[in-house]
Order: sequence, then C-alpha cells, then structure tokens
Amino acid sequence: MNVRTALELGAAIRERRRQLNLDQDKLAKIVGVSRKWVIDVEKGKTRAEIGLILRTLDALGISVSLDTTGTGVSGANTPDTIETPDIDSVLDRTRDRR
Amino acid sequence: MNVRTALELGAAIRERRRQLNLDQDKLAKIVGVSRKWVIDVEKGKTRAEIGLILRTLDALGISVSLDTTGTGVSGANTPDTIETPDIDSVLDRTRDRR
DNA sequence: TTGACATGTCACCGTACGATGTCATATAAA
DNA sequence: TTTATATGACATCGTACGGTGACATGTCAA
Repeated sequence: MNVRTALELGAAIRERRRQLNLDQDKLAKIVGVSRKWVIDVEKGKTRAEIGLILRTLDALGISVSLDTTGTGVSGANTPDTIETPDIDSVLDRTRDRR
Repeated sequence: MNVRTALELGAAIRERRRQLNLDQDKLAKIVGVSRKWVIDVEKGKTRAEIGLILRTLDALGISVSLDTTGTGVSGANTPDTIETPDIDSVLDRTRDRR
C-alpha cells in the first residue's frame, strides 16, 4: 500500500491495529505512547513524531519501504545530463498538501 | 529500500537529495522548511514531524509503501483463530529501539 | 591567496508536542 | 437495568519543535 499523507498513514495504522484485535490502549502501551497519541495519529495528525510512528508501524508488523519513483523531481539527472532542478514544477507538485 | 529507524530514513533522504544535485538549502525551499530542519532530519532526528517528512520524500520522488510483514505482532489472527496478542513478545521486539 | 559555496552549529522565540487524568458517549454483555 | 469496554474530547504542563539569523568550518575553483 502506498502512502503520501498523514491521513493515509493513520488509516493504515488503524486498519492494521484492528486486524490484530488491539484496542488503542493496548497499542499505546506496546508502543510506549499515550492513548491520546494513538487517537490523534489515527486521525491523520501531520505533526506526530516520526520516531514514534516508526515504532508504531514496527509494533504492528508493518514494514516501510522507500522507492525512487522514476525520474524524481526534475528528470533523471544522469551524470552527463545534469540539470538544475525546476523548482517551479516541484512547487506545483508539492503545493497545497498541508 | 526498507526503513526501520529515523537514522536510515535520514540517510535515504540525503542520498536521494545528492542524486538530484540539490543542496540542503534548495531542498529546504522546495519542501518549505528551514535548512536547519533538513540538516537535523538527515542526521536522523527522531522527533521530526511526519507531515514534513512525507512532503520531503514526495519532493525527492521517493514513494513510501507499507506492507504487513507476514504474521504481524502475534500470529495471523485469522477469523477463527483469534488470539489475544502476546504483549510480552511484542515488547521484546520493540524494546531498546530508542 | 581570494572568493564562492555547501555544510554544520549556536542562541533566541513562539508554538505545539506528548503525557496525564478526567469526563462523555456509545456499544455490548450480564 | 447495570456493568464493562472502546473511543473520543478536554484542560494542564513541561519540553522540544521548527524558523530565523549569525557565525564557523571545509572545499574547490579562479
């Protein structure tokens, strides 16, 4: 499953937690966070700490893998075709994702 | 590439940034964070905000995919073999990952 | 050498984190 | 009904966030 936002991440965590028959309190104790934190994260909190998120995913048996999507920001940038990244186009793709 | 810690994540971000010939300042401007933030994250900051991390990965053309690793916390938990998750074993797996 | 650039460190500040504990709804079983 | 459980909302508090701007290295080319 691909994830691009905190909302999707929260949904994945919640879904997996339920698969494992854990309630928020049990998961919180396992991960070592407060139940409030679990609630917020499952709701898609964007400012949650990455370390806690990773511990949560780990506890739920969810592996995280990264992959470079084809070209990246502005084209391949192979050694002999170095280009200055086009900041504007990047901003277009990044804009309004708050 | 699999990621389990903020340190590995930071390394991946740094590596990809360099692949794209971006300096920390350019990446910071693209993502909308300070250069200091980029420095800290690349060093493996565990308390960085997940929303900013996701925006950074997105800007770098790094896709994030989640996958449930086989059994998960305490066994399959198929509908007719529901078990109460063994918290102790989970704690064993989660312990000392600070 | 000088100059420009990339990276890292530092102090300051406003803001929000995450923990704790309590209360309010459900929902379901006794 | 009562009881237990699960989820969510709320206030409070100490701590660290992330931004800003300045300064210190290091590297590399002119």
